[in-house]
Amino acid sequence: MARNKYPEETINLIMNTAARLFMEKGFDRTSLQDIIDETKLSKGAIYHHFTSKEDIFDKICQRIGAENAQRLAAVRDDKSLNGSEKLRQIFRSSMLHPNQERIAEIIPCLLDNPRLLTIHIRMQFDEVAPDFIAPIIKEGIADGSIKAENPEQLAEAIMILSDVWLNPAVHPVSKEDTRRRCEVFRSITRSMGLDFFDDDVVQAYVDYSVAVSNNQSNQ
Amino acid sequence: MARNKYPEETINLIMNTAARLFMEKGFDRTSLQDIIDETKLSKGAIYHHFTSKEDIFDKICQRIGAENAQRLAAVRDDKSLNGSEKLRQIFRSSMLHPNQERIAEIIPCLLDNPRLLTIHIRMQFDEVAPDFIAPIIKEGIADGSIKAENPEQLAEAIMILSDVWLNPAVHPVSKEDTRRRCEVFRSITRSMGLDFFDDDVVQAYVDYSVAVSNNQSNQ
DNA sequence: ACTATACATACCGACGGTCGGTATTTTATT
DNA sequence: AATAAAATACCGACCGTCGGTATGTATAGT
Repeated sequence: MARNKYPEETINLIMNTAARLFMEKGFDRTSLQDIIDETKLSKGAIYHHFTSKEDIFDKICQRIGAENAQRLAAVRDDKSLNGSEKLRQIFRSSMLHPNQERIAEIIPCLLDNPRLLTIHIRMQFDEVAPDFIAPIIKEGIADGSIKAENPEQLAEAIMILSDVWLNPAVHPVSKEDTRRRCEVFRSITRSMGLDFFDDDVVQAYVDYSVAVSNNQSNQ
Repeated sequence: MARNKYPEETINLIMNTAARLFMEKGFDRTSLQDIIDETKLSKGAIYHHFTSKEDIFDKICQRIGAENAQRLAAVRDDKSLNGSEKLRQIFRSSMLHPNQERIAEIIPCLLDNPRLLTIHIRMQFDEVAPDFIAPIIKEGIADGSIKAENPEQLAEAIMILSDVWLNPAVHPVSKEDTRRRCEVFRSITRSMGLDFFDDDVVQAYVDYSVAVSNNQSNQ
């Protein structure tokens, strides 16, 4: 292959291929040679667009983070919903993607992917909780749909619980235990003045969990 | 040097040195050569006692896990305490070690140590919650000192919150925010029928957090 | 003396990363 | 519009380091 007129295609090819491999095999067990083989590019091409293997990983995470932020911002800035409704919408939309099944197929066990899990957790602390959840909780307090204190810390707690504990990609359990987890999560959030985790969302969580853990046990 | 009369000394030397390096620099950025240089041993010596670099890491984690399990089991099996008192004792003892300051000096930022963080989280799910916290909660329900449902799931939630969210080694924040986190954690646990997180424990947590984050900012 | 153990040393392939070179596109100049 | 110059896209040989192995050697226990 010779020089590409549209280098962004090459960059996307590298990022998409690497993202898939990092998910499938983990960062450490994915070699540059793997990426070279699958993209049919040369080492030089990759190092022309990226400074290191780590750099590829970082840029992939940035892209995912940006997509996520966009989705969350759309809800946060939706003026037709009050605070409580926004929270419900966020939790609903996190599982009711149009391509939910596809995602469930791809997602790896995060406890076997230390780097992915760590980035995921960091994102909750550094972006999701302070930039999206906390402002929404504050808005809910202001508009009367939420009764709570310490919105920043509450936002952190909710995101750690939902995205680490409840997350089926981290530590999947049986359908019944997933239900019990949801029940505990619901009473925690209710007792903190939040009432967004309704039956619909619970059911979506359970279905999603079953899909993910079915798929992971096939791998 | 030739054959050693007491090979366990060599094993301990390797494990202690590697543990320190893994803490300081992380697993990936610690090479076998680093361990060789610091122990003044040869590669053959290390591979005589361990099958791989990963094996060294695993055995270190096993050792830490065993120490932890021993500490937790001592409280769990203490017949002079009821369930609620046992929980309080566990949270108290996790910070009031005799060598608390030393530990605070050594502990790395776990978000920069993906492997350590992941092992840590896995341990909560696979051992701490089911083998220690859940049984204690059940005992507390039986002896009337705790009013709660779904003890297994509640145990998981508490450990994820305390050992990931509240853990200053994961994502340290200011003293005031640490207090607010503790306040939220306290109201969560209280609302779930648990009343172990008292002023003493909060103060210990705050002091511990300050010690850890002071030290991490010096690194 | 013999054997099993505790190391040391030499070596291997794979890895991430660098570098000089080449082909192609874009830009500046006329 | 033609062309020269510069910037970009990509190639592949090469390097040092890595984790891991095979083999050699000295000593402690029998």
